[in-house]
Amino acid sequence: MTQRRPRLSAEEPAGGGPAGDVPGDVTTAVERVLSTAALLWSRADQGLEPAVSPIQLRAVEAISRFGRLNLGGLAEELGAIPSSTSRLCDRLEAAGLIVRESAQADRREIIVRLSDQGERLQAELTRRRRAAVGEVLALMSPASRGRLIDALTEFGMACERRQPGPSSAVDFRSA
Amino acid sequence: MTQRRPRLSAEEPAGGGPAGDVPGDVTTAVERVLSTAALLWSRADQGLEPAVSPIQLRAVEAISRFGRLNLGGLAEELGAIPSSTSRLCDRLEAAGLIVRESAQADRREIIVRLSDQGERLQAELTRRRRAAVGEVLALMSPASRGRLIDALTEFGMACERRQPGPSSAVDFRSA
DNA sequence: TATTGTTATACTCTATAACTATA
DNA sequence: TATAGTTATAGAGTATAACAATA
Repeated sequence: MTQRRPRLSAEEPAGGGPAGDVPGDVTTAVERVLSTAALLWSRADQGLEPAVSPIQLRAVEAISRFGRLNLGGLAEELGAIPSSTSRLCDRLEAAGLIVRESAQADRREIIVRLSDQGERLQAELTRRRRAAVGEVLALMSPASRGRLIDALTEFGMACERRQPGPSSAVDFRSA
Repeated sequence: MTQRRPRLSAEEPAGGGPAGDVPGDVTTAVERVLSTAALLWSRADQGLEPAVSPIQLRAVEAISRFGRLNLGGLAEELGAIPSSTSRLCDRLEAAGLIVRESAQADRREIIVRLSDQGERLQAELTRRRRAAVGEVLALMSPASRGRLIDALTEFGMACERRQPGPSSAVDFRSA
């Protein structure tokens, strides 16, 4: 029922112990900010032209990160299986967002890349997200921004120390 | 094609101007941390028992936030229309996660609430998310945590100053 | 008549299984 | 035989439109 997702480690640590000696207030505050930030991030695709479903947008972003990749690679990146991905590519191709071409080296492989229209869509999405984040940052004083960047850097390093992600470029899917 | 979502303001500001005078590095760094944090958050539903699709999980969370609400309210909360939500509730009810009962005050309304099993699922999800955030925080020194909490509080306030969300309890949908 | 929710229909998205083409 | 991708089929999730029940 649930969608497949890339496994990182052999066993899930999620069911593990409590938060150790970290005060609950801190955890709650971090959770709240994560939610707010996700809201901010996810709304950047509102009103994109042409309107693209969240799933298709995710595929466009994945392809954009790699430039060119084969269908199996895209499937893995999306946490889906090849057959689903093939169908998704059917729709993306019909929408004019991607191009499929067979590889010269191994003619079994299908190389997927963004069309010009796909590139424009991706650029616009990136632009909007940066603008949204920038708007919030602009409301903070330079000193606050400095503290934020330091704190977030530490937090990010701790995240990656705990769990080195496959491709960290996750998109906050739409709320 | 895209899913409907609650509109916050009459006009989208996303297409607006650049990030003002905020250095691009800061914006990029914030983006990167947001992505990492989203990954962390979204993986908390891995291996939940029973396995529930991201969509259904989102509905469970929404219902949990309100305790009881009518179908239209749930639809609005999910950014969907009543007909889709009605179908979703069919599946949630079949899965034993929710209960539908007609309201006494107005017999047109259908009140939706979590079943005991739904409550347990929601509690487990919350527990896992807190554990995941807590694990990362535990890797930071108390001083770092203090700086983080201050910085995130400022950032969160700036977010809400820019755009007061409807229900800020957004879930980072699965990566 | 207006509101609340459901049903009918059609499309996207996904998975499992069977298939084709290439290596 | 093994690998890369597609097609067949089925179910979840969604929207538009038509409908029933209640106010």
